Amino acid sequence: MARSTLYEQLASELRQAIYSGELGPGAQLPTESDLMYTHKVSRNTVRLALRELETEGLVSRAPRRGTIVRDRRPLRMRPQDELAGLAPGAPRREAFLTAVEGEGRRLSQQIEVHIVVPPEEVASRLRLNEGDSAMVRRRLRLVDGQPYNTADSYFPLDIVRDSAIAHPPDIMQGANRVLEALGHPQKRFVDDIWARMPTPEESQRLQLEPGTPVVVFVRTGYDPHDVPVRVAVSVLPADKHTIRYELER
Amino acid sequence: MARSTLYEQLASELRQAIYSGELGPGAQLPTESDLMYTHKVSRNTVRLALRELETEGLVSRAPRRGTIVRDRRPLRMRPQDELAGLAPGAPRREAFLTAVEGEGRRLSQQIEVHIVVPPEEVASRLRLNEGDSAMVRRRLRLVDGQPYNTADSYFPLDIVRDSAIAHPPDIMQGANRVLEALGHPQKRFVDDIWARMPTPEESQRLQLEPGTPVVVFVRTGYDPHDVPVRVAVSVLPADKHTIRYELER
DNA sequence: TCATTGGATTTGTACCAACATTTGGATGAT
DNA sequence: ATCATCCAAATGTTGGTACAAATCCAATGA
Repeated sequence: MARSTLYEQLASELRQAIYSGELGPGAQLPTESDLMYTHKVSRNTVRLALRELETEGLVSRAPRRGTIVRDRRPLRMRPQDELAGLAPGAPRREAFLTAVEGEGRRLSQQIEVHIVVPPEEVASRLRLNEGDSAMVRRRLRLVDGQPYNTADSYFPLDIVRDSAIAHPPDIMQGANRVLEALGHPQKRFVDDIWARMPTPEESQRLQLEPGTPVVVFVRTGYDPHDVPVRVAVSVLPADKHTIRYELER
Repeated sequence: MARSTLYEQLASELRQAIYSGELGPGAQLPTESDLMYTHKVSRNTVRLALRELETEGLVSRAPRRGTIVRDRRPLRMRPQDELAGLAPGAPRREAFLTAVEGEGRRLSQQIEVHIVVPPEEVASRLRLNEGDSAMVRRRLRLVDGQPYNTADSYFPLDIVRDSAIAHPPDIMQGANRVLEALGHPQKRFVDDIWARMPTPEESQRLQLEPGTPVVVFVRTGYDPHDVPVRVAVSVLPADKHTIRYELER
């Protein structure tokens, strides 16, 4: 158990207690003062150890409340469900909605529509030239009033300009339908998935605790002529999401 | 720009310089002493700021070398390629290998085969009872001698016992072929993907820098009777990997 | 020429002290 | 009973000091 430095030893000890289940989700860790006393180290050393656990996402700290073991029950996302939803006449139900409501939790969305110069990541996927604008539908999804994830869909201006701008509500409900009506049904998806630590803006918007990475999910939709017509960028707090794909041969 | 605390202000300022490209990958940040002097703050405050950037994965620190902006060029993983490889007569090339070698990088693997009681996560996917053992093939993959990711495949003992244990080399090369030969070809895959911060063991094994999350990729393979015959758990350092799926309707 | 040594620089660890901020819970008034 | 107020407890921030550890680089010596 003994590691090199004092604070690593202390962190290791506490971590063990958490992984072993001795300290379950929600359990209180000793206060900083207690740990100073019981381990005969300075407060700085205690805080170094606790910070390590915090950045690992194991514990959460707050004044007066103390340090507690974090809990996490992730929600499962099924990116393939959207494909089924594209079939003509399929229910318009969104995958995210059904997944959440099954657990009897209350959900809501905040939607904004803007015209912006998209980040390079998106621009290249939409095959836009440097500096070209696109329409973006920004969504912040909330579960029980708490921010859950974000989903920003970008559309090339020359495709959606006339219709959707004139009728924002159209694009706000069922972007896929609108694309279809415009003669650009999505026939193919390319999904890219990676993870990173959140930017401070994301931390703030999604109310992330320290030590929570985000999974970035980028879906590019192509029409029958293989022209990219939509890029959806979702930022998913890693402690609340898993993604599932099913493959058959 | 001004945020609440001193160290956040400093972190924010440096972060800005990085995101704006003013400090590109590999660029040196000022030393702690310089920052103390130029910003008129204590070393503690400087270190808090730098640590924040480090846990965000933006910079890397080392004695004497100083603090430098990190670079990352992720490799793309294509989980669907394994499906194609399962077709009879398909090339035995592993997706990971082709992806890496295309860039002229040298790669190697370290493989061990053990019989263990798998973690609950794996056990439930293999429908094992509490405490049941399984065979595991542990792989650590290296690129240019540097650890790149891990891939541990678990197999139910009652399926692989007789063959593979007697002939470890079999299972070490082309586990899929062996399963097929045993009458358990994989007909269906279920892939689960999530992310989290690494455990200290993983940090050590994969030589991760602070602020690097890992993506966990779990593939469960089912035979024609829908019996799970293999669970592959990959741990992918997030700064080095992206995952791509392609869907067609 | 080449290996070794040693100093200087830079980050890492550990300690102490003081005050700020947040908030759970008790207390008291309505 | 309910609500507002206040106190105390806990973490958060910032200042300081001292020494350790790593490592680049130049000086030294075989």
